[in-house]
Amino acid sequence: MPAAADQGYELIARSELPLDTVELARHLIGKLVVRVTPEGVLSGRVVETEAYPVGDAAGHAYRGQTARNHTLFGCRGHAYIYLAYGVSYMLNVSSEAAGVGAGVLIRSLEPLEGVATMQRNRRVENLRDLARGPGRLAAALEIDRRLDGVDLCRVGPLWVARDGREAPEIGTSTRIGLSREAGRLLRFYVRGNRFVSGPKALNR
DNA sequence: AGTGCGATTGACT
DNA sequence: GTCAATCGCACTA
Repeated sequence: MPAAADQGYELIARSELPLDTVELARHLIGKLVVRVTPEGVLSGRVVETEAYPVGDAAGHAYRGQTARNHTLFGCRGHAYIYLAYGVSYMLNVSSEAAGVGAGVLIRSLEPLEGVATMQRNRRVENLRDLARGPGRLAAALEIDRRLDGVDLCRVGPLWVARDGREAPEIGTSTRIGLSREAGRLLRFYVRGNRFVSGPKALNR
C-alpha cells in the first residue's frame, strides 16, 4: 500500500534521472506528472519533451545564470517555470549536475486524473485540447511561477511518478517554435499518440 | 529608460 | 492558412 501522501503514485528517485539533458528528455517520456492542489490531484502522462542542453543558443541558460533561470543551474529534477510571450507558462525539468544550466521542456501530457478540473481550468471540453502544448499543459495543471524551483523528486505540489505501462515507442524531431538552433533533433514524443502537439510532419 | 523579441495560444480569413 | 495579444527579460545607451 502506498502512503496516503503519495496519492497512489510511485515517486521517481533523483538517482534514476539521467544526468545528460538529452537522455533525460527521452527518459521523461511515458512518466507521470502529478499536481497536488488543495482541491485535488491532477495528473498526466508525458508524451512530448524537448531538450535544451549545455551550449544550446536557444536555451535560457545560454547567457549564464540570472534571477529568472537560476533553477536551471540547480541539481537535476527541479521545476523551472517561466512565462512565454507574456501569456503561457512553461514547465521544465532542470538537468545536469549542480552548477550546470540546462533543462527539459515538458510539452504535452495525456490527461489521466482530474480531467473535470482540467476542463474547468482550460475552459474546453475536448480531452485532446487539455494539455497538448506547453502553455495549455501549465494552464490545465494550475502551474505558474510560484512553483518555480519545486523539487520534482519529492512528494509535494508537483512531482514526477512512474507509469506502470511498458515503455512507449519514441520518435525524434526538430524542436518547435525556435529561430536559433532550429535544426537540432532534440524533440521527443510518443509515436502515434494523439495528445502530442506540433505539425503532422514532425510526428511520424 | 527605451527597445526588441520570444521554448505560445486562440481567434479569425 | 494568418495574425495580434501581452509582458518579462536581456541588451543598448
